[in-house]
Amino acid sequence: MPTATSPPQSAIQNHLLAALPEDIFERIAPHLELIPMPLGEVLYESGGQLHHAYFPTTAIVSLHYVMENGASAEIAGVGNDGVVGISLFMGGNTTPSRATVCSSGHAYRLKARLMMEEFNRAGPMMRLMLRYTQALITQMSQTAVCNRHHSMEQQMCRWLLFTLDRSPSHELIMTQELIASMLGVRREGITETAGDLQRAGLISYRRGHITVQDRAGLEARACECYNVVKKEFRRLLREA
Amino acid sequence: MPTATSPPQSAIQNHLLAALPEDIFERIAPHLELIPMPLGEVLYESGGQLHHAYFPTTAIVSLHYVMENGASAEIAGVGNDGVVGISLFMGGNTTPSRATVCSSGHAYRLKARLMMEEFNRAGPMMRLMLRYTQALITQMSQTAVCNRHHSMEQQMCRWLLFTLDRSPSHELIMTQELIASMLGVRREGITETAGDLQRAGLISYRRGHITVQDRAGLEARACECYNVVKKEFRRLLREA
DNA sequence: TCGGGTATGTGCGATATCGCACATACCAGC
DNA sequence: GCTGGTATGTGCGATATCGCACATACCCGA
Repeated sequence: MPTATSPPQSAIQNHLLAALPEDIFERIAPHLELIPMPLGEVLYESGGQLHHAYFPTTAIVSLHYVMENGASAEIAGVGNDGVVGISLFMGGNTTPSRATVCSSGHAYRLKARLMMEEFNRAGPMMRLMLRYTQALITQMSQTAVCNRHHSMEQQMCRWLLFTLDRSPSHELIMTQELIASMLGVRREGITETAGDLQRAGLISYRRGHITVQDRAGLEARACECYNVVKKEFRRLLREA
Repeated sequence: MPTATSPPQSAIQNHLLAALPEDIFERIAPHLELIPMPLGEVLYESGGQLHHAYFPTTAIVSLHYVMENGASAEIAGVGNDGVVGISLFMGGNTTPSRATVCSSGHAYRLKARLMMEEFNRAGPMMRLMLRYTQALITQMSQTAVCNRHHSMEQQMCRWLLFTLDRSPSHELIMTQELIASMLGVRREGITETAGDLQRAGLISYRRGHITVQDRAGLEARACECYNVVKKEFRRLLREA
């Protein structure tokens, strides 16, 4: 732990850090910095240099692509089940996507050099990061398929469920505008869909807050993508 | 080279094999089998075991996902610039997607065990495979964004260009039905779009054959996704 | 408590794609 | 040269989402 005063999160709250063998965790622990991740912060820009790897505890980060005309779409989300900055060890050092904080919270960060050093030992850290990358690939693939074939309501339910899984509470702090930009759809469409879900008793919301009332109901309205990705994460990372 | 009689392709036709340092290439070369890849062959099924890694020379392989209701969509394509079977070394051994041959030709294949052995040396083969995986991730991400925001015509042009880049000639052997299933759209939509492109003089076609007449014209009608992915492949794999 | 900025609600025509039905045309193989 | 199976062409109503315009309502902070 980097600080003497106990932080509001422990590194164990990030599943990847928790899954590391003790000796490796103790080697990197002194270098883990717990930092606040305010809503909207840009962790890296398309093509930009990465200086740290981020292991979210309570924050949620969105990897998305912004097109020439300004429209954008989320490619994948990263919460306490993952790490931001895989291109550090995959070799390219940058990616054409952007990473921003879409739900504020905290994360542990690790300097790029240290991350790469540990990865290059070609031991458990490397194997864990590669398995996680494989899970992330599944998430991205499923996003592609989902964007092609599933309705806005299905996609919104899927997105809420993923976000819920990575959140400490049942209340999500986010505007409909934010959700729309994540899914790459119109804000008005989200307003309508959210209204439907609220009338059905699945969620309730007020200005910038969404509370999930009926998780099973959301799962029933979500597309298969939610479960495919969730199962694959469990399969690949159950080593923990 | 595995055979004494010179095969129609040389391993050098696969860019990844060509990019390997000589000593490593010579170590695996005796184990590379040149095999024919007939149209429609399934290299692996969702969740199925992988017995080989495939390095296409003239064949093109499509990674796609088939949904519960039977609809499907391509996630990424692999040609002589890549390898099929990254989950072998990423750790999961399987993926929820399917790989099928969408343009017949040949590929070199390498037994899973040998692939993993070489990867686990944590040397140039590992670094090359990881860089390729990073490029593949870009392709998948861009597919997700493209599915969300770009028109069928833009997507068809993008797809034709990628296929052309991986083909030995300007004539592609494929039906409109096939293209439709790759893009996850209706066959009739492809018929209409193909008609437009032919009237514009960009392509010409007949029953199962498409010939590209004006590559620059296709590029002009394709979305930015084509160039983003192409540049990223070049950046990551220019080491060759 | 009161305002102002922002989040949400609603309506409506435009558009792209879908789903289905069926017509036509090609060409491989007899 | 036929012919059957398959690939391609075409039409049309249904649907989902978009793009825009504007109304309303919330809640934060002065």
